[in-house]
Amino acid sequence: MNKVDVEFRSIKEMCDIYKVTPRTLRFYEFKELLFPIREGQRRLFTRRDQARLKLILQGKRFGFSLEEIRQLLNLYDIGDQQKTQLLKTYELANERLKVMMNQKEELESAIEDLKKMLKWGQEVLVSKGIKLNEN
Amino acid sequence: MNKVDVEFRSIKEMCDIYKVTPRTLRFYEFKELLFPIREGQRRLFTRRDQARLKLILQGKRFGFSLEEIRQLLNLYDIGDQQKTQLLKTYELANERLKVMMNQKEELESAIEDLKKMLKWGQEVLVSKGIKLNEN
DNA sequence: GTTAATATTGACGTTTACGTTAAGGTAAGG
DNA sequence: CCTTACCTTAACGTAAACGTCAATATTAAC
Repeated sequence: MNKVDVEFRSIKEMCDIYKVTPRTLRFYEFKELLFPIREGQRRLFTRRDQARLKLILQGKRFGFSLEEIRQLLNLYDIGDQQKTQLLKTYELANERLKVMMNQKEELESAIEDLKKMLKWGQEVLVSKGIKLNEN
Repeated sequence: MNKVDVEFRSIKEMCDIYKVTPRTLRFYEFKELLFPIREGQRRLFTRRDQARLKLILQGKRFGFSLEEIRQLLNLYDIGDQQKTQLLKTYELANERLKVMMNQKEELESAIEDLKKMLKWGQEVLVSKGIKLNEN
């Protein structure tokens, strides 16, 4: 029972496929990240919207804010953009990478510190005759 | 011109030493993380407060919420606690470690993905005859 | 023809960790 | 006495990314 690859999708289908809530999709539309067309009142999400949504979710993994994502989306959208704009997009992503690598280092050192504390806490607990579960 | 190791510190000294704002210290007091005594109206932060503040800042590095930190602080504070409570503290920290390690993995994979995208974007830019700065 | 499912807009609520005035008290130096 | 520096409480403001109603409409199924 796989979802077929059709031109338009209802909000519900989108939610099922991409594991988001209706509110989220409406919010993204409001924020001009998505541009579903209308069939009467109802929203119909195009393939373009789906591609954009995928990129939005990826962007969130990278820790971009929605506003940053909105800027980045222009990269895939316009295709024939001013060089400056294109370049700025690239640089934005590049800076984000640096931030992420710093975060990674900080996280790693925090992990090490926490491990030490746990080791110490473990000894305290054992010295008090408390048994810990295996993890 | 080093700060000496005295019994009490004013809010300003605390701010200078630990690089926080007065608002932050008052907020922590309000949240019952710190318990400065009073000299008239003014706050005086004890050594105990300073020790606690250090742990708070460490805790933030680990990504604990202030509420979680408040719970953890009891570990160092009471010293002679019920075993269950002590154990729960340990387990809380242990779970946090797991979360952090997951975060690290997710972050690493996100970094790899972003690197790939950048590589691709770089080629696109080069193919359009755009020069990039060295990073 | 009525119920049930799904949709819509609108608008206020949530969370965390403080920031930011406002309005003034207190103490030291000159 | 006056300024300056530092302190206080009180209380509203902020950010992001939605959650959670309410009130209503459309559509499909029975």
